[in-house]
Amino acid sequence: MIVASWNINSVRLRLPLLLEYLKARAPDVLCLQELKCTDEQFPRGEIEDAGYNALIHGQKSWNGVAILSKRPLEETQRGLPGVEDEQSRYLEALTQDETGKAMRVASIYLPNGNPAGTEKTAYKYAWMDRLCAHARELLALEEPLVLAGDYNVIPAPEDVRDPQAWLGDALFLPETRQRFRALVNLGFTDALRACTDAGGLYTFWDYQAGAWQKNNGIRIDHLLLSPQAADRLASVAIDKDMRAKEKPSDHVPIRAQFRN
DNA sequence: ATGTCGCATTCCATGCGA
Repeated sequence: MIVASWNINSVRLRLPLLLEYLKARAPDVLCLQELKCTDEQFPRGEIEDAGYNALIHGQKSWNGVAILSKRPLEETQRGLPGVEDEQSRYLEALTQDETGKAMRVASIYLPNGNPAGTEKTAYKYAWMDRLCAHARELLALEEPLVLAGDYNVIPAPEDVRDPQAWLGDALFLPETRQRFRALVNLGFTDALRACTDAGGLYTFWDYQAGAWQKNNGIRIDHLLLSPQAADRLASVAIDKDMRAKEKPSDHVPIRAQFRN
């Protein structure tokens, strides 16, 4: 079974690329972030014609997350539990692998938090704390689970081409990284790091300043696995080729393969 | 080198968020 995650930066603008990706990689599940559209504006028909069910938590203009699956989706959570969040950043569902075994997936668009030291940073930290609390509950279920998404967190210096340049950024601040570690330390496995220690593996390159041409990237899109999912992990890939396409997203998909 | 996008609107120019 393949579970992938992609911050698509406008699903309407990126629809041709999305359909190309679904055909090329045929993920069983694809978690999307930054839809930048409402549920009504989501191109559901085209996605269904491509062979996918779609669960959508949209929002006008900004944010928005979705889960696509080849098999039925049963929504288990829309928005993190607790405080009502006007920003659409969390969606969770139960689906199945090709043999019918249950797999729980969440599509996460964690707040950016910049500029550092503002109320946006405070919102990011509070959101991470809420995610951590919910993730703890999910782990207690002891089932295969993938928390997939754009975490807006650079976990370590080897995950950024130029660490010095990001020292004061909300994606790389010690408080941000500490919270990410706290989440992982509940018992999750960072899927990519289970497969390699190599640095220079990035999922985002800014549109500005020729970042892609200079490979000035960061690793901020992550697949966190429960023990029951980690035990089945076979491989992880970053679909870097998607950044070289016409009209690319600034993020590329990350994709994990699981054994049955 | 803050050098780009995508969205929205008091709408074809500008502000916001990333």
